[in-house]
Amino acid sequence: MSTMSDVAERAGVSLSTVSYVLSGKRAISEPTRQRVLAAIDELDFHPNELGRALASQRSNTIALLFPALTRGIGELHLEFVTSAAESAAKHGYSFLLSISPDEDEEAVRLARRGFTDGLILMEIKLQDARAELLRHRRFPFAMIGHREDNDGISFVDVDFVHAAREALRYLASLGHRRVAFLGASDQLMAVGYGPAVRSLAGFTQAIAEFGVEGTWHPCDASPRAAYAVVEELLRKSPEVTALVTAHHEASGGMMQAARELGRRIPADLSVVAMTSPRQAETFTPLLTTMDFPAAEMGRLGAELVIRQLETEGGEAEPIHRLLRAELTVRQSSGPAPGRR
Amino acid sequence: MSTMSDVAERAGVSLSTVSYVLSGKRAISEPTRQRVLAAIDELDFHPNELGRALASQRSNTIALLFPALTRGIGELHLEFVTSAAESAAKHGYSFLLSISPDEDEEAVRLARRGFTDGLILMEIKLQDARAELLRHRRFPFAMIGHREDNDGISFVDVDFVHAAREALRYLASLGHRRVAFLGASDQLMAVGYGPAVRSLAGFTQAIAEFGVEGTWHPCDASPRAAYAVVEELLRKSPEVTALVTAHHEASGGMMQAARELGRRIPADLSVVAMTSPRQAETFTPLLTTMDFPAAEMGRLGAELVIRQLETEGGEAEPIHRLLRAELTVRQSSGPAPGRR
DNA sequence: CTGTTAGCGCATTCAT
DNA sequence: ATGAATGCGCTAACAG
Repeated sequence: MSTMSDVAERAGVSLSTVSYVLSGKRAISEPTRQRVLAAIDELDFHPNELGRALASQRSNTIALLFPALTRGIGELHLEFVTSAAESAAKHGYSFLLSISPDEDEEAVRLARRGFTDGLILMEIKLQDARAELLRHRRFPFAMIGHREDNDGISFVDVDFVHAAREALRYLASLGHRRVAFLGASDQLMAVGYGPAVRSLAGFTQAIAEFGVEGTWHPCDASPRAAYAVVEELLRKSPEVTALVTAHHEASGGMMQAARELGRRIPADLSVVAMTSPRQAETFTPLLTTMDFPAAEMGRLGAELVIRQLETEGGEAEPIHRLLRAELTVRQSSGPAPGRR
Repeated sequence: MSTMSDVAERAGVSLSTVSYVLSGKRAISEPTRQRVLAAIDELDFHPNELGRALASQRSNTIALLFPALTRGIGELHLEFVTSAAESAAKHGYSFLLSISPDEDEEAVRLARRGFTDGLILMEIKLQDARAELLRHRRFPFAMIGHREDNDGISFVDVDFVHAAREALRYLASLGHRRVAFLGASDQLMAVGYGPAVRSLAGFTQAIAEFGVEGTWHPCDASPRAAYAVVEELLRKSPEVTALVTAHHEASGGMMQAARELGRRIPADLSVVAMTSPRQAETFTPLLTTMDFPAAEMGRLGAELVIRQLETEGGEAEPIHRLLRAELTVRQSSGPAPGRR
């Protein structure tokens, strides 16, 4: 591995000249430039980024704190991660994926390590502690999700209140009067996980607004859990004609239960799932979904941090982006059974 | 951010003493030790890892080159990535996820950047060029997957020849005489993607060995593609009673096609999917699967690199691990329809 | 336009 | 058992 001194020596110039040729931060005469470039080429020199990072106090790396809360739960996570990583790469940043049981501590650790310029947080709670810690240290970060108080913080999120309402509006318009919602587990609700709390809020608003009778069913994001919940709810309340689920990962178990109870989808039971477009296509039967722009969220998450890093003074004004999930009818549910 | 000099000054010792207290690489008298530790505590000092990395020539970071070949295709990737990252963290390493359209170049770039101590490669081709490049530079790496020539390289992989054979053996034992295999796309086959080539080999061996008639159907790993392939194949060859698919991501489209042609699973059509246990549970109906130990592969991938990094001399003898996928019958397929 | 020099934060060798 | 000094590879201020 050759270093800048090697190049300097070979080109017969000083170390700093080589550095400036590389960075372009000061004018270099064309002949010198060429000699330096030739030397770089001959030695197959590539700058050591550790040295650069230490000297410039910038690592050109951003990190994503991967969720412990709902970890590994589904393909949505993959979409966030890869699109954030891709976006980072596109902007010339390396992408660190950080996994730790204790997220609060890990956030702080990353912030002071020196290896990371900025952070992306996901699985945000209403009173997320990590955000406080980082803000206090004035460490650049952005959130995929949002808190109750987002002063001075950039974020991108899906509007869950809206998504839940639109799902209910759609079902109400088909004539359904009795709807069940497979929502977040009690545990997620208890820690104030944003999507959990907000979809419940949207659901509550919606049943009043659209005059349907709706029940909320906490449920883990697993096929087994969904199977159990749906099985019990259809047995106890056979008058339910429509299901909304926040757990796309659970749709398998859901449909299994419905079928075993003799309900056909969509003939006897309408289902709306909240998920990403990619994931939606893998279901059988094709479901009506509220599609999350997962890839865009990952991309924006990265861009929001990078934007701060590249704003002089480090005080870019925060951007709040609340995206809307789009209702996609893949296979017509037809009117509610009771209305046929 | 306080530095080691700050600590040294505060404790009234030299810089190197602080360093040695931290590393434990030479004996320190208890009183001095305590003074240093106190100073560290009072200043809330945490070593800057960039400085450490530059001085010690070790970044304590490993990177995973995320596949461009079959990118983002499914949950299997998420399992590899998260379990590798988790394993890295457990061993005290940071985890860099690298995404680049040109993987060969990216591998080399990572190798010389100085930011990364070792690399995990996945989506390995029979003649994978990245492996050659890295081996040539004597840069530590391990593979999830394996090449034709694996001299001196550590890897973990699933035995795809075996998996394909076991799937066929199972179906043959149920009495199926006419089996179709949804295999890798022609493109993957053409580039010599390991799992593609090897599952075809296993399939070919198996039809001879078990005396069944089998047809191979190249197919993209998407629900749409699978739908089209299955639709055509069941139409043209209605005598097919069993399907094996290498594309768990495609099962939705597959089943949709089967149902539209009036085939019920498993009554009229047996299906065996090659996938991870986690993913297997999300299917409806529950399928018989060849389960990949996805999490273990990710974990081992990380451990194999780390093992090399932590072997003195850097020349750990290579480890080759060929894991077996396990047949899991989740819902009995019953005998072949023709035999009922 | 170019060279010299002083760090960045830490590890480590050489002294004592 | 401890301190002083050097260097990892590079950036950037300072000096001409």
